[in-house]
Amino acid sequence: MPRVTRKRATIAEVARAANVAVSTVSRVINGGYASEAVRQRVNEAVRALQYVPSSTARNLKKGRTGIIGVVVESSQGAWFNQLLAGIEEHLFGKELSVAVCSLKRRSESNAGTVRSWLLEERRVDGLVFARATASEWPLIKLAKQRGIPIAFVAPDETFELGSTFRTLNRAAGRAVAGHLLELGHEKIAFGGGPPTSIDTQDRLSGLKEQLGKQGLEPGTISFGSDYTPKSGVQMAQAWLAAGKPTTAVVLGNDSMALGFMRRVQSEGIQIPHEVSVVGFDGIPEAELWFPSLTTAEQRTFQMGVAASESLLARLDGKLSDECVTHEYTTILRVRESTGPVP
Amino acid sequence: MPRVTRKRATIAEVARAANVAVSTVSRVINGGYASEAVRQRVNEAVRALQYVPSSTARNLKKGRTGIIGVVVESSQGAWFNQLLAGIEEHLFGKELSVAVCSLKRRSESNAGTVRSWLLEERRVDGLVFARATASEWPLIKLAKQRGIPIAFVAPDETFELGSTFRTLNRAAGRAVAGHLLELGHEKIAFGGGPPTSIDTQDRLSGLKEQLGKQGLEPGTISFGSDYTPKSGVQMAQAWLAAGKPTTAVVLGNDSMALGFMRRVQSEGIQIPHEVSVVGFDGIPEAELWFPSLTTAEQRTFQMGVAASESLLARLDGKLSDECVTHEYTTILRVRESTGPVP
DNA sequence: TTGTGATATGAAAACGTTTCCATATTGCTA
DNA sequence: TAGCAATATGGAAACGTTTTCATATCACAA
Repeated sequence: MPRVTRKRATIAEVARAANVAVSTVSRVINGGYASEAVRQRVNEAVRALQYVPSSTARNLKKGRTGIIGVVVESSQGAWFNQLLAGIEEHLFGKELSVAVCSLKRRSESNAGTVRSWLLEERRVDGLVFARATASEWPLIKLAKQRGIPIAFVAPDETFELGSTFRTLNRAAGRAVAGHLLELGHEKIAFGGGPPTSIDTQDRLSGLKEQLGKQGLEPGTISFGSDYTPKSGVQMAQAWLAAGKPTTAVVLGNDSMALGFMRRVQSEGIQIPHEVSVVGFDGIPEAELWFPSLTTAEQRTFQMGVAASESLLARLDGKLSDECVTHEYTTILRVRESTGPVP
Repeated sequence: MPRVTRKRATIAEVARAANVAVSTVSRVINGGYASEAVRQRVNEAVRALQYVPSSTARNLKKGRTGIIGVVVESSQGAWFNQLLAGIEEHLFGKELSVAVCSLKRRSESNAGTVRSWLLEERRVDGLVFARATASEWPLIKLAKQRGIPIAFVAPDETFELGSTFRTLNRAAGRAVAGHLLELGHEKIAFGGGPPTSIDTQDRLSGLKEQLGKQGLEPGTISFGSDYTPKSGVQMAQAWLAAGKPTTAVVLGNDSMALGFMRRVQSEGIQIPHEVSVVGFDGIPEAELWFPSLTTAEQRTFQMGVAASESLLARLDGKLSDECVTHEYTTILRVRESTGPVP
C-alpha cells in the first residue's frame, strides 16, 4: 500500500496562504487582537489547508508535557477502571493524555521510581492520586513543591495539598444500616478495609450512628489488610469460625463482599436467607453476581471527570491555589443479597 | 508552600559543563561517534546536573507525538483492562503514553471522531486495535495509508495490514472439549459470541473437531450479538426454555459464562451438579465466582506487551513492513463449574 | 496640530532537541 | 609522502509553535 503521508500544514503555510504573518495566525487561533477581515482570511486558510496546530510544538513552547499522571496502588479492580474512564473521557481531545502509574505493578515498585519518572524528569503536567495512602506522602509533598497541580480522589487521609474528591461515606454507612434495620436485622457485623483507611472509618462511623439511633451496636468489627476479595474471604472464614454470629454482614467494599459471599456460599449457606451481605462502590460485577449484591454505589466516573476538570482548570491558571473538597453522595442499590432477617 | 521549581537542566548546560558542543552531547546520549574521554566528561556532567532530555523537544524534532492510541469497542471489561495493563507496562518509561479510544463511550461515538482525532491531526505514533471488527475497516485503512504502524490484538476479522496477536482458539476449543469428554459429557451446547467473530468460529471449530474424534457433535449451537454477560443471560433463557437439553454448556467467553451461570442459578439449578459451564478468557472474576469458572485462560497481558513491543520496533524502523501473526496458547483452568456428568 | 491610548500587524527570538555539513584529527595503505 | 577512509568534534539549521518587542494605524481629546 502506498504511503500517502501528505505532510500536515504548518502555521507558516497558513500564514502565507492568508497573506499575514505567522504571529497573526497564532493570535487569531488563540484569540488575540485581529481585525475582522484578517480573522476571516485566516480562518478560511485554516479550513482550506486543514490546519491543526501541533500539540507537540505547543507543549514545547509552553513548557508542558501534555500528560496527566494517575498514581494508584494497583491498577486492578473495577473501581479504578471506572475512575480512569472518567478521567479519560474528560481529557480526550484536550491535547492531554494519561499515564497510569500503578505502584504495585512496577517491577521496581517503590515510590522512588514514580518519583523519578513523574517528577524529577518533569514528565507530567498534573497528578491524580487515586485512593492515596500515607505511604505516598513524600511523593505528594514533592509534587507540590514542584508546583505540579494535584487532585485526590477518595483519599484515605486528608491531604491539604490539592483539591479533593470524595464520597460521603458516613452517609453511605447510615443508608446501609437503615436498609438493614428496615429488614429487621439487629445483629450486624462490619468487615472493613484497612483500619487506617478513612473510607472504612467513615463507613463504620455512619453505620454506628444509624444503629445507635435504635440503641443498637454493630456486632463483630474487623478490618482487612486491603480491599481485595481475598480479604473478604478471610472475613468469611472468621465469621464462619465464630459460628455465624450475625444475620447481616457489611463489607468494606464490593470486592470484599464478593469474596465474602464466595467463601460463605461454598459452605452451602444461602444468601440472603441465612445472611444478608452489603458492599460499597457499585462495581459492575456486583450486579452480575448471584445473588446480585446490595451496595452503596459511588459516582466514580463522575469523580474522575471532575478531578481532571479541576486539574485542567488549575493548569490553565483559571483556578486559584486553594484546595476545595468535593463530596459525592452514594446511591443505595438494593438487590438480592439482602433480605428480611431469618 | 514555596514553589521550588528548580528549572531542569538543558542539553546546552550540559555541553557547557562538559566543555563540548551541544551536538556532541547529543551524540554521546544517542550513541554516535565520541572519544572515550569526551564520553566520560559528558556523562559526568549529565549526572552532576541531573540532566534528562526533554521528550517534548525530542518528539518535536523527530516529528512524533509520543502517544500510542488504543482503539477498542468498549473500554469496559476485564479482558481489555488486562490488555491495557500489558501495553502500559511495556510503554512505561519509554517516552510514550497511551490514549485509549473507546468507540462506544465517546459521545460522538462514531469512527469519524476517532478518525479525526487520531489520524487527521496526527496525534498518535501508532495504533493498537483491540478486538477490531469489520466496522473499523475504514479507520484501519486510513491509518495504514498514513503510514502509522498498527497492531491487532484478537481481531474478529483477518486484517492483513498490521502485525496480529491472537490466541490459538481452535486449540482452546479442543482442550475445553477434551476436558468435558473426560468428565463423561456427551451432550454439549455451544453459545458463542457474534457468528462473524473469528474467535467464536475458531473456538467452535476446535470444539467440533475434538468431539468429532469420538463421533460426537455439539448439541445446540447459538450465537449472541456480543460478548457481554447479557448475551449469556439470553443463552441461559434459551437453554432453560429448551428444557435443559445438555449436560454441559460452553460459552463464547467468561463474561457470557458468568451471565449464563447467573441466570441458571437464579432458577435454583446447581452448578456443576446439574450442568457444567465453561468459558474462555480467564478474567479475574471467573476465579472469584461461585462456583469458580472453568475456563481457557488467554495470555492477555503478554499479548499487550508484545503488541506494543512490535509497534515500538516498527516505530524505530527496526522492523520491516511485513505483518507477522503471533499466536498464543491458552491454559485450561479447571475449576468448580465443571464436574462429572450427572 | 500634536500627543495618547487602543487596536493591528510583523519580525524575530525563544523552547530543547536532532541532524546535516564542514572541518579536524587520526591511522593506514599505496 | 601523499592520499583516503574512518573517527571526532563543532556550528548552525531545522522542528512548529508562542510571545515579546517594535512599529503602524486609527480615533479622539487637548
